[in-house]
Amino acid sequence: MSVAAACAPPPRVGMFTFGERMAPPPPPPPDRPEGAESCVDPQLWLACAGSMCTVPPVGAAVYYFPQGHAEQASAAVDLSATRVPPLVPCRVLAVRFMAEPETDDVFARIRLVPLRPGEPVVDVGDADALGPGGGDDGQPKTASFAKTLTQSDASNGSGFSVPRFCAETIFPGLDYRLRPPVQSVYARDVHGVDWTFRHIYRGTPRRHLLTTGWSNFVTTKKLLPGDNVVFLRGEDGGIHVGLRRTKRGSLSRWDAYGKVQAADVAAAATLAAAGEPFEVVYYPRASSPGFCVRAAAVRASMQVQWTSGLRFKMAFETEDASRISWFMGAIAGVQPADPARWPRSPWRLLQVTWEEPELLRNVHRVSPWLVEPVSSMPNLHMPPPFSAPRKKPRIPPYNNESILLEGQQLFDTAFPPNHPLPPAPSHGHGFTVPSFPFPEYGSAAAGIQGARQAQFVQILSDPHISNLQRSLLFGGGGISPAERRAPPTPRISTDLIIGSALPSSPPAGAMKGDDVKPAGRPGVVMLFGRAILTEEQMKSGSSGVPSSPRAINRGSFSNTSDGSGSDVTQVSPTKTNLPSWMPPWSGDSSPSEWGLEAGQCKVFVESDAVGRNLDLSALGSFEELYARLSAMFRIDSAACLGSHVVYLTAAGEAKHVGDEPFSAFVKSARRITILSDAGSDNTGNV
Amino acid sequence: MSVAAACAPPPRVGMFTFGERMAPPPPPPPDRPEGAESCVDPQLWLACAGSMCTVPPVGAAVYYFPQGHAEQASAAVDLSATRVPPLVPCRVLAVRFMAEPETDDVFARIRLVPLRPGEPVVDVGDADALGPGGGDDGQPKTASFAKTLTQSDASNGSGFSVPRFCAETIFPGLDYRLRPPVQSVYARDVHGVDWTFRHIYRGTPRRHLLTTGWSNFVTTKKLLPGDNVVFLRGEDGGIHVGLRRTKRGSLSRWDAYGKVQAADVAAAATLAAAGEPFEVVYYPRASSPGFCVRAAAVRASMQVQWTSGLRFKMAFETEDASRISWFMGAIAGVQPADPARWPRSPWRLLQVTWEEPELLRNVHRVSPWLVEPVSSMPNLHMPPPFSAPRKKPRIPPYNNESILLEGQQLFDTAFPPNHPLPPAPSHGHGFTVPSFPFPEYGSAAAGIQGARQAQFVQILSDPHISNLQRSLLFGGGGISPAERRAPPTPRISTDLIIGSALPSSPPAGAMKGDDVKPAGRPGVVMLFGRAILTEEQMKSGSSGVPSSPRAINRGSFSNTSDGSGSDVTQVSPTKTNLPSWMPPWSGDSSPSEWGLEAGQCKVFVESDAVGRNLDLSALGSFEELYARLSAMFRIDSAACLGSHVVYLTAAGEAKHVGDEPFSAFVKSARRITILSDAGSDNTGNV
DNA sequence: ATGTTGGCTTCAAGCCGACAA
DNA sequence: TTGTCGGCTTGAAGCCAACAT
Repeated sequence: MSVAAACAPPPRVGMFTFGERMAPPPPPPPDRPEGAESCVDPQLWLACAGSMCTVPPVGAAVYYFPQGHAEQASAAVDLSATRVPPLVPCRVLAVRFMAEPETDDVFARIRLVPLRPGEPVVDVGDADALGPGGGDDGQPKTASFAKTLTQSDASNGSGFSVPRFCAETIFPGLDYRLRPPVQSVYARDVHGVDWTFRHIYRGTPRRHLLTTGWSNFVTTKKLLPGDNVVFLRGEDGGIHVGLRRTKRGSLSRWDAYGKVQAADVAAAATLAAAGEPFEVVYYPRASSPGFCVRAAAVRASMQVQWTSGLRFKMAFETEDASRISWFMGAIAGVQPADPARWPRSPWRLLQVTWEEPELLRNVHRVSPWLVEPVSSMPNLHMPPPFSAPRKKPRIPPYNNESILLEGQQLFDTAFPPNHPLPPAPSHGHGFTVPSFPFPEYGSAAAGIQGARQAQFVQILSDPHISNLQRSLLFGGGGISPAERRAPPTPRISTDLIIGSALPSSPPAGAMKGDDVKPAGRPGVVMLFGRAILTEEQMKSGSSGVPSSPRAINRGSFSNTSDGSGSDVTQVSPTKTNLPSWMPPWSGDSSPSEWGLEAGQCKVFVESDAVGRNLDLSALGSFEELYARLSAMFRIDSAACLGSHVVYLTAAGEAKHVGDEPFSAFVKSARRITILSDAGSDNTGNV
Repeated sequence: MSVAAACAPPPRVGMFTFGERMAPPPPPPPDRPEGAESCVDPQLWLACAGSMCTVPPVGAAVYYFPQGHAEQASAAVDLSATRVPPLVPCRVLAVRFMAEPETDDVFARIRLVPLRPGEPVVDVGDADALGPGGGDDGQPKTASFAKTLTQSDASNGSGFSVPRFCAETIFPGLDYRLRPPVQSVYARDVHGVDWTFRHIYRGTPRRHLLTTGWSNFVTTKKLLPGDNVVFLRGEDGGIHVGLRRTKRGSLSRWDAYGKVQAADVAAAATLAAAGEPFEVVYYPRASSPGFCVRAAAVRASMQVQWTSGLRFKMAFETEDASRISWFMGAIAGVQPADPARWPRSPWRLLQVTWEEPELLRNVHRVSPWLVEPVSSMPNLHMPPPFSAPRKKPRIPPYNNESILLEGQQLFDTAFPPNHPLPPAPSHGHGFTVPSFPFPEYGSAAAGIQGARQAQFVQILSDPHISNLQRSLLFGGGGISPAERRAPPTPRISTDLIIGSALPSSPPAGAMKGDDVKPAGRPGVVMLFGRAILTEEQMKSGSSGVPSSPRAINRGSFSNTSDGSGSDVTQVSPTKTNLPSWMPPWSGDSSPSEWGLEAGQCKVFVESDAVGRNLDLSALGSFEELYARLSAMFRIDSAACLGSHVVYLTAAGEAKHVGDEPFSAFVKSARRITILSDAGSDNTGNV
């Protein structure tokens, strides 16, 4: 974590709190009144499925793609006998969240019924509540944290090094008056089995550790370095623990276990073709994208005039499955993937070339709803030098977003009924988009909106990003336009939902930057920089997209976070929120209690525990502030500093420099934190 | 093990050798050229199945009893729809010896084809070679030993106390010159997995132990006290290890795992009725008798005029499955077990009452081929006092045996063809034997011979003998008459076969008395006392059946061995044999190398490592010898000594005192060993 | 002859601060 | 802040002779 990275796009932090801080030691069995039958806690399931995964909710209208279903099967599937169309409009009847008994791998059983001819392909019921957890109140009091196990974590006889953020936001509050501070943490796995860990805060410097009980967990779950462990605080305050294993190279036993069988695919396709209800098993972490795609997303994506040469971006999961990388590419052709069998299928319709072909060597064809057209824009500056293979993306222009809003309106309110299944008359196909049986609604950009139906993909490509996960975010971009339209209430606009299937729930996750800080490795970028913009901040014109030109990324366009711990949280904003980079005890004391008066301010560098005092009243402008800070901490690029400075006001509000005039800033600022890393979007706690 | 037991029936020892004494440390994978496809080593399979189990060989004619098959199913089976006859004559097409992966429980897959109407129900091919191991030469070079695990054996952190006999006859020869004597023993389980044990000879008094590796074996196999471990020396000299678990009271998971399903029974019965080939799974240790019974046995047993009041005996397995108990009973009725469904089925045709009803409370009906009529005879004397609930049986009169011989001839050579399947016309049933579709060949006693088709049964009855195994021995008695007819070659007549399905193989096993000695608990009885009689000895008139009247058994009629270790071996005699009680290195040096001349002799007491010299030429008779030895070693019961003195001649032969005249004895004897324990027949290593 | 006990040895699991990145 | 290392503690596994049966 070089300080040179300080010029990364300055992520801004919203406010939020967590549920009850103290959970009862042995969490009661969670009985959720969810509509969907669920064997695994839905929140935990989602956390394990990965940051991008969503599952269509009950009542949703989706298109079922037998082609995609077949891709999940272990063996080749011949569906020619089923006479199933390339896509079947269906209604989601039920979703069950399951987990493999042996590996804890999550999967879903999705029960579908083909829509009758003439039946409108639109969602019914509370389809916005994306399956699990997304309550009506949009206040899922859950927060989760994923960590990739280090060698130390996974080695025998050792403990688990708990990232501070995880300890402070996920685990029950620890009584630091104890010497040493220690408690038992009870975590329930996907099978409902409770595990007990000794959580202790010790060492020099102090750190959180899981000791007793951890080794047993590691051996029982057969965890290896590189596997991910997900800790989640449920709505009830109970701790849940899930796993995301890395692909075992040769251990086919793990891969093949319980996987989808070719016969299952054929049976599903046959039933689908016959209009009968059927059930599919969906492994969200398989190396193929989802094959039950929300109808709106598909339809919208097909409105785009996909043409050769069109540039686009596509979201992928980072190696630890908790963040997102955007990769840029261009359409190389528009041609059905299997012209002989399904000449009119949109599945993997697009042939693509990547700007980073080496990392996506195996990805030649993608489905339209997974990508988002972009217009060429000047690259955004990514101040920190990225370590070797890490790249960062271009960002779509803002005007795209307004288009998205339109699309949203179109689909949400004005989408007209239906279109029967039977495909349109055959026609030639080539680099022009075949006329699929979708009405011509919405604009081209509507495809992006439609892509809110996140579909998750995993790719094995370059070993450097061997476990890169690709998937699609809600709005197709880091910021959901729909969310941006959120009512202008005091509620902080938390536009981005990462790892949540709950569009109505204002997430935070990535922006809880406290934990997202890059520990040594550079990484987090635009996505997060933009994610933490508040409406207020946007209105104030403060540069959510920093313009300081630097580090053009050597022509690369993807970004990935560092592989270390990261949070994937959903936290409901409230008026009393504190940013995550506040010290843990700050929730109990207001900035005024720090004993600092107006004009007096304490300055911290994110990576340093020691603060220094600064008299703001001696300064006359933000430029002077930057110069002063630059001198205080020997930061050479003062120009980049602005976007890295966040502060707490006396009222407890978290703000970015530039959110208010300098005069107001001087009066209100009590605590300044200089974010030390570019990838880091927020961080800056003591 | 009181010395008082020293007057137990003095078993005499024949000569025999073992295969190679030293097996190559890592035994090569045993590839047997057996006819039957076998997944588990057939010898090991039989050893695990229990001392009484046999499986019909390929080519054998058997009767398949759907009723009995249904008894093996976990759930009730309704076969009324199959219209299968009560018994179906079949030919054995194939036998596969299998083992449950999880529990090592053995079972067999027996493939059968119903005989065509008119086809003679007789064995074809080498049906005498009872399935596995029984080679044409009748020389299975295998020996096995079963031990019931003690608490110490099964407790964690402890080792396995190896009975001396097992160590000396099964395990590779141990070099006692090492200090301490120690070696690695490699044993292959039913799945072909090799296990390594440290075999050490230490402690005071010295004893054989398995230490390192044993604990791992116990935990991996989930062994509990009471379970049986079977060690077997294969023909190739490799050591094999198998398990016989005791019934787990409530652990249904073990019982139900992989058991026969009702549907399987129905399917088999349907195919059988249709005359199609079918396969059955047979669990030899299930609580029901075999349902594929050799045709000759069934036919013969039906020649008996079963009438109410007829007294009979029936063989059961002892608790450790290695020995046999005979229980006496009387026919209470002759009536089909299920008159409604199978009015003419001989399955469990006999209603019986037992002379020890408390021990066989659950056994009310038996099939005719499992029992053997007896006439009342005076009890034979069982010298050692039996511990509380143990009983001993009456022994059938000898004249029975000659009858058996006749039966043997009848069935082996003169049995005429066939009788079609369709049952005879219906008729009343009651206490008279229904006329089953069997020709009237052979005498009444032929039923006993037919019972050479051992069928194994396990009964849960009184907790005191909760795991009592019932089954039937070859000749229906402790001594197989067929064996007694063995050619009067130098080959020692080893009449009894225990735990062997190989009638043509000259066994030894039980008579290796070395191990069979009652360790603290009294036990070994007539069965063994008689078993070790050689033809020669019988002719010489030495008391194979001791007549000292003692302990009349309190009016009971069953005998059981003590529950401790026991052997179930088959050892091929050769002219160069050494008795098992020879010191392990004695095979490498001839008695002449001991440097002793005629008349000079070294005397050992079995339990003592130090020998003393004795000048035999100073003695004039065996009586004097006994007196002298009695004085030398302070043995008070000189009268009993004779049967405890064995010796090695200068030619390397092992003999019992009395085998040759005293004058010859004086000249040839070079090394005398006094067996120190009553039950102990040989032993006497340094 | 061998089952059982308790002592002792040995070894690894696992807890810890130090240190470094 | 947290990954890794080596030292130390602790407890269990397991080896053993003594003793009992």
